[in-house]
Amino acid sequence: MVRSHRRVPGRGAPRVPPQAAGGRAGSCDLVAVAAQPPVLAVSAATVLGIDEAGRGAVLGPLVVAGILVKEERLPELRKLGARDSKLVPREGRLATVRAIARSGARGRAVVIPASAVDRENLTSLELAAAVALVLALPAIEVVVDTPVGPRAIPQFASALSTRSGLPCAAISVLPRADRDHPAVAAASLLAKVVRDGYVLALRRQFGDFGWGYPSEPRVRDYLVSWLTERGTLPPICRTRWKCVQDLLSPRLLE
DNA sequence: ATGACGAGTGCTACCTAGGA
DNA sequence: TCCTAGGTAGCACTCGTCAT
Repeated sequence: MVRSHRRVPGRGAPRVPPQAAGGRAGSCDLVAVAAQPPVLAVSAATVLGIDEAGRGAVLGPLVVAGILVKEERLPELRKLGARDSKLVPREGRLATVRAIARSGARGRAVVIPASAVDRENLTSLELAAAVALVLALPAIEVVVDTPVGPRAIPQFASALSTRSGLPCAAISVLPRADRDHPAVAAASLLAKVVRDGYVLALRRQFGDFGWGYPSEPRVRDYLVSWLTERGTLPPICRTRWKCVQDLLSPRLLE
């Protein structure tokens, strides 16, 4: 099967400082992180796995990552530790990602700041990021861990196909793909590692807010403290979210 | 017939506890 | 020590119901 793939000029742009993830006015919505040089041609049966990290977080960026690998090397990915990222301890993820990179896989991540999440819905942002990854890492087959409910999967796949130029038949949007597909599992790990790196950088700038998830007591304490001291929300916060709106209720601050 | 709204469903994440 | 399950948090989408 012969397919044409466009390459996006300017991909591989310099990494934007982490503070951009906070979303100051005028900052770009999608920040491409050049983890690997662009791939110029599809030379073999290749698979691009795509997954995201930070969807449920209230502080910090959403990261969507892609891992491009030759189909024949998928079993090797599994051996290197590409599996359900939730089962990989945080401290072991970086080593696993490095091992995957050494195996010849190529990776790239799109970092979406909190301000963009405030302006647009998560699904449209993830779609845009997936399109960017498909264009940057051309592959014969693309497997995406579904960011939408099962009834919306055909619509998501169709939109990805239309906007990327890749045939629908080459795109699989699958539930639990991060668990079942090695390339998606690797992408999931990369997304988490990149997000962790951004969070650590943001902590140096904005103070220790944990990992940014509402279920963390540290996150709520951080938000209450910031709000009490400054009367505003930190720029790395997704202000639309309910837990944040709840905090803005005067009663809860007493 | 049409539009608004809420419930149900399904996806993500992390943390914690318990068992192998 | 590692893995798994459960709990809690988020959002988006679809569909049924009800009012206009």
